[in-house]
Amino acid sequence: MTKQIFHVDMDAFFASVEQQTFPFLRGKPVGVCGDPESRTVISAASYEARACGVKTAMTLPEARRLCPEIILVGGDPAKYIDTSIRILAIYTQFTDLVEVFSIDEAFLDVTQSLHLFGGAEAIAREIKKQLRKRFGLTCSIGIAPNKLLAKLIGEMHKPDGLTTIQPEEVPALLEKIPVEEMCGIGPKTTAKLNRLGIKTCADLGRYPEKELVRLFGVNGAHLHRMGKGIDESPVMPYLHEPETKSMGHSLTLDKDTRDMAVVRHRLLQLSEQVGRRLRQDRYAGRTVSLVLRYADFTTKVRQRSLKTHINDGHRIYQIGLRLFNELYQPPRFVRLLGISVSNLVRDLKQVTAFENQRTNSLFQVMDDINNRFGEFSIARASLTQPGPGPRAISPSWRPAKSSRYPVKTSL
DNA sequence: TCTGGGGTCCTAGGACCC
DNA sequence: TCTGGGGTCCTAGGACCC
Repeated sequence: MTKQIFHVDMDAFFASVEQQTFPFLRGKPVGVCGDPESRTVISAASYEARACGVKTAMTLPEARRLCPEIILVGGDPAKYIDTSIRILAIYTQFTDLVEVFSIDEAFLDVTQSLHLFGGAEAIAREIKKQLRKRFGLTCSIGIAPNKLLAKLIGEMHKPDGLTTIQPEEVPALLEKIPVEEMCGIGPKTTAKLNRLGIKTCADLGRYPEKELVRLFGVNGAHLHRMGKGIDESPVMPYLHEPETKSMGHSLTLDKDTRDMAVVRHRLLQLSEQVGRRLRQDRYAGRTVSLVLRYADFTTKVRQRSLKTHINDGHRIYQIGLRLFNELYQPPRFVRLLGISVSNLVRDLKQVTAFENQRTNSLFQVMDDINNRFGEFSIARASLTQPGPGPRAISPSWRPAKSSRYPVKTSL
């Protein structure tokens, strides 16, 4: 039996949520970004801003140049997460098979509930109606026999679209669609395919599978199926989310620097944030990775695996700093620093059994305070005292807003 | 003030063990 | 001392997603 899969994509999600929260933003060009005072980019642009050419991932100067009247709003992740969860509750009225693809996208398998609600399009219209009524938000929905095609077709009519494709229409569609429109085919793969004379999805489907495997490895077989519009992957219910594999934070500095005091300070902040998030979700990890991006944008990663699992920000920092020192080539200017922890295990009982009991209860108290009053309300003295860096950390300091929450952010 | 921040998965080569 | 082969773990780098 042919499945009926939805891809639901909220239109300009962050920007639309801000326009609903603050009515004076409605009908105006709005760009949601990180802290507008820092080096950041547009993470969502309202349709009014898009009309001037403003796009996701654009720098603020570029956005201002294209759209001088743009209103820049610092993003509020907690608000988007909250909205996203309430939107999820709407989807689950129609099926249990809801896969959360990102903060503003979901797949729904409605095959088993079609007869209850009068068909796929009736369900789609009802979802749209409820989203508009309860949140003032619009979305674009693609309906197809699988996830790959649902996402592809949903993206063809935006905003506020509703597009269905029947199995018999698929071959004709694939003839028209360039390979880069498929989710999973990025710029590098597109260029490589184009060099082989493969422009459309149908070209890809006709290309010998053996050749694709030779050229692309395991991904070759996957590409071949994509070219034929085949996707057997099931909608994975959100309650069965796979375990987190890594957690990290990174930060582009306000200014490129070679001041080691600034580097250490930022590294300690990032490490403490990572440690706190690990503890919050009861994780600990035994591999620490340091990311170093120089002013010329070359990026290096160095990682080290340990014998034990850790989630103490200061331990993470010590290892991260050692990695930095091994990696850093002194005269160069540093643009970005990142710290992440992987090789995670859940449930700290075993992990912290060897650690000092008092240290653990201290963490508990500090985490509670920070959860209640905001990040870095309480922290190690070296983080709360004004340092030699250009930006002293005060008790009211807030980190880049988008980094406080364990979300796959933005568009 | 050219190029954010959070992730996942894959590949390739080396160390080490049996 | 004519140098096989499998498996695991580790690191570095790259492609892709929102």
